[in-house]
Amino acid sequence: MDFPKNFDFLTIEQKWRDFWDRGKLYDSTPKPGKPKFSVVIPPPNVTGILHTGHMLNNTIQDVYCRMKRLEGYEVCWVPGMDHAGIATQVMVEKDLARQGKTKEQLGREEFVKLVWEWKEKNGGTIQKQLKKLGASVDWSKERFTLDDGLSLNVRKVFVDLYRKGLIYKGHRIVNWDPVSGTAVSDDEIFYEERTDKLYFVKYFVENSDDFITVATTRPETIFGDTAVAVNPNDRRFNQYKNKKVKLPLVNKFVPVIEDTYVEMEFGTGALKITPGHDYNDFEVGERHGLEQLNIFTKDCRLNEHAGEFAGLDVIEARKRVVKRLEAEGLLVKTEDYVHNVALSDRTKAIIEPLLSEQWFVHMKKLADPAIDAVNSGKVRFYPERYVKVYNHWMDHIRDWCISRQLWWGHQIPIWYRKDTGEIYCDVNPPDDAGNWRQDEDVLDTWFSSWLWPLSVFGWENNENDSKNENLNYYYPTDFLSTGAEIIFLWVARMIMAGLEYRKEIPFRDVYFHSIVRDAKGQKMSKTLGNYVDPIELMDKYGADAFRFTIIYLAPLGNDVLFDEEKTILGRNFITKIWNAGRMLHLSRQAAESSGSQQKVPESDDLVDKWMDSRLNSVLSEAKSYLGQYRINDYTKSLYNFVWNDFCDWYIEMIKVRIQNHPELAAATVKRAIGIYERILKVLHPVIPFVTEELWHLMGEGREGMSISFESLEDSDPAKISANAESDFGKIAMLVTSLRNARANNEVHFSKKISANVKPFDDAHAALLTSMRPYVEKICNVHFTDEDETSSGFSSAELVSEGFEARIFFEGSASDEKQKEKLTKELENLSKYLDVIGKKLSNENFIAKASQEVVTKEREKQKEAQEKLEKIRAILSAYQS
RNA sequence: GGGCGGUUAGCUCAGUUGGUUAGAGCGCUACGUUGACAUCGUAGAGGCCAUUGGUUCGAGUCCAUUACCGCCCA
Repeated sequence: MDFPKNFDFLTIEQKWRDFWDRGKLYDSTPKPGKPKFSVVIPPPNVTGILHTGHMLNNTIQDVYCRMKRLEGYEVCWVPGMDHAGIATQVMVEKDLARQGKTKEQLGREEFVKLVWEWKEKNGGTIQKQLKKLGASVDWSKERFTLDDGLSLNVRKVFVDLYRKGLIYKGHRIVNWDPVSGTAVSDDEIFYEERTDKLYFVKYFVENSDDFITVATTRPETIFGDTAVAVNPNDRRFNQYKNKKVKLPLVNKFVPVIEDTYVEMEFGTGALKITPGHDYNDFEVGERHGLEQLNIFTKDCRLNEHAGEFAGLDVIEARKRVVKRLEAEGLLVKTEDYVHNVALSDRTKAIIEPLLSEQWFVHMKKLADPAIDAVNSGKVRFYPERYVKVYNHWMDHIRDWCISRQLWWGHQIPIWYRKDTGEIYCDVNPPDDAGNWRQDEDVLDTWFSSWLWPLSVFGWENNENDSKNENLNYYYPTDFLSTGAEIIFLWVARMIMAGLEYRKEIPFRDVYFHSIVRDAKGQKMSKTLGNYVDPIELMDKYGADAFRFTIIYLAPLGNDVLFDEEKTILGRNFITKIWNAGRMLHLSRQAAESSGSQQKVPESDDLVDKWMDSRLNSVLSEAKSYLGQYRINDYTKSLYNFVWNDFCDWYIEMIKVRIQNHPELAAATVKRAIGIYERILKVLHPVIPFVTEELWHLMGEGREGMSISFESLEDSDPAKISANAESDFGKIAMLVTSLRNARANNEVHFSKKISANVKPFDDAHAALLTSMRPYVEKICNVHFTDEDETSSGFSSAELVSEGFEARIFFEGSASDEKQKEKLTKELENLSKYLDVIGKKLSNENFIAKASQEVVTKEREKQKEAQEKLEKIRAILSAYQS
């Protein structure tokens, strides 16, 4: 088989992408008796394209799915998208606007049809991107939150909760976007720091010339004031408590109330309370039974309550009101005031807290079991600290506003009888539909997303469920990976829905992935221009390189600072693996043609024992990291192992063996390929394409097969040997010291020189004997017992762990350099010995530290002492 | 304002229950094609572990404090 010199990732990745896709390799069916691993994708927004953060999230899921497949699980990863109410609607509205049309001109039905058309045309981007990434999802199970079955579920759940009394219609303050004319959720707004004015306004006390000065940023909402509030502990206002004050510009008296919500330090300590237009004021109003006045129209102009100011927008109204206050001598002063202003994500309009009629889900009852599920450990969060965040929110949970003033989405299954106003709630319209009018609002997109893990498996919330093989086999799912910013919006609610409707958690482990930022730590965004397009990156560096890099950079609980350049790390690593494979392949061809023996015998060679030990350590390490969701450590441990242990040392050493013992070549290469293939398997979850290709190149008869379904043998703890690793470490150190001595004396590697290596003791002598051919070759030295300075060579001396050595070479020795190095080492050692000495002479240490630690210190002392003496001897020889 | 994180080499980060002379990658310096690999190899330089105090035989690691930087909630 031909093994190309370079890894042509564009061609080869596409080859396997097609192979996986056409063969439907990752489609899953229930296999009772076989352990399963199921995952649902956090459905991305249908309008969207996947950015780097999504790619990280999907790679994480893919890593776990592929690993579980290698471990023999029936893996099912369900993809899909959500309809993203406002985002999608806004897209289509913008299209319409370009044609000078509005959705009102089209009418609801036509408009929704248009959105569907738009979805069909543009919704394929996500699929393409996931395929590009190599996501091993089960495409046969792909779902969309507006699919029939899923939509029916949404209505069923609404009806069910309504009948249980958990859904109600109520007045609440919502975030009103005056431009799009809809309420938006908290996650659809952002805050911007602005400098505004704080106005100090006189509120005269009833029947008195006294007044209370109230500080406010919103004088134009005076018309909606229904109280003035002070802190009950604020003695400054004692004489006004239980009195009434007159609203400026309005011929109306409101009570002075006491509420601990008021901060005594803010402004004057007295606040105007506008329950209709401020979230906190609304709550104060509820506590004190205050009237809720709405003083704005839907496009945020003052209404009839504002008298002569009616019809003005917020900005204009504020100007005029302030002017009038001034004119009437009611304005005491103004101050600059820096505060956060809420803006709409979509329209950038200032959000107006507006009293409006909305549908709500009563959350308390649903939340309690969900709190328990997380705190009892049935659902586990990674990183664990999110349990606190979750609890804090759940303990203060607010009712969920589920209605949205949109046309795109699940229309609320409520009908009002036209003549009587009677309310009808069911999954289908009433029989005499003509007499009824359906509620115009649609449900919050999350109201379908929270059913996602149930719905995608065909859950119907009826007797069919017990016969539903998919549901019974795959639910609950095993793993969810998502962004922490939707822990409340989505994760918590899925837990609630799962427990309410299935009496079972929806997933066991929840991983909150890193936020991907740019190299400066800023969030990536198109407007900032620091946005990295993952597709471009994959075209430039390869999907594997991108996947590897982003996982390598994503530590549990921390952000990822990413930029394009970093992808080089992954690309280089893949090149390294490729070349290692190529080396093994070429060596095997050479060995086979020489006809050496094929059997792989047990080996006593330290190189093999060490490699076995390292391989098995790293396999168990890598898996253990995955188990702890330390995904970056999983890749890091493999990166280091492949690069440093396997390539730098192991391959270099087997080259020596092959050269010295051609009769062992085939067996040696075969053993190495065995190790290499295990490496391919353990890396396959993170770099699926190149490992698939290499696996096919390394073995005959694999056409039509996939590494994905191979089995990854567990690490064998019996193969892990601390002795082998420590012995090998000493040899490696000797090698490094010899090379260092060469470098210090400018003896080029190509120049073969002599070295006299003296072990400290018999044990090291035996070690050296067994490893001698390797050391000689990879240091390009030959061992000698002669003192070759007598034949005119220069020499340099060195001490490493367990060995001292002298090299002989032509040219002049850099005595100064060598002395400097040795002196520095001597200093370090004596400092080190000081520390140990102090410890060991400390009675408290001997008495209180564990026996093990003390023994270890003594050993360290002995070794360091020995080394120190050798160095001292060499240095004193220099002096003489 | 409340809560949660973070601060370790020039940069990005590891450092598991306190027992190392504090590690890695990138970057940097010098040398280098030895038949897998210059997308590379070899060797090397580089850190008062943010501050102050405490607990301990022993602190990067535990506790407290201050400073700065993030995030979430209000």
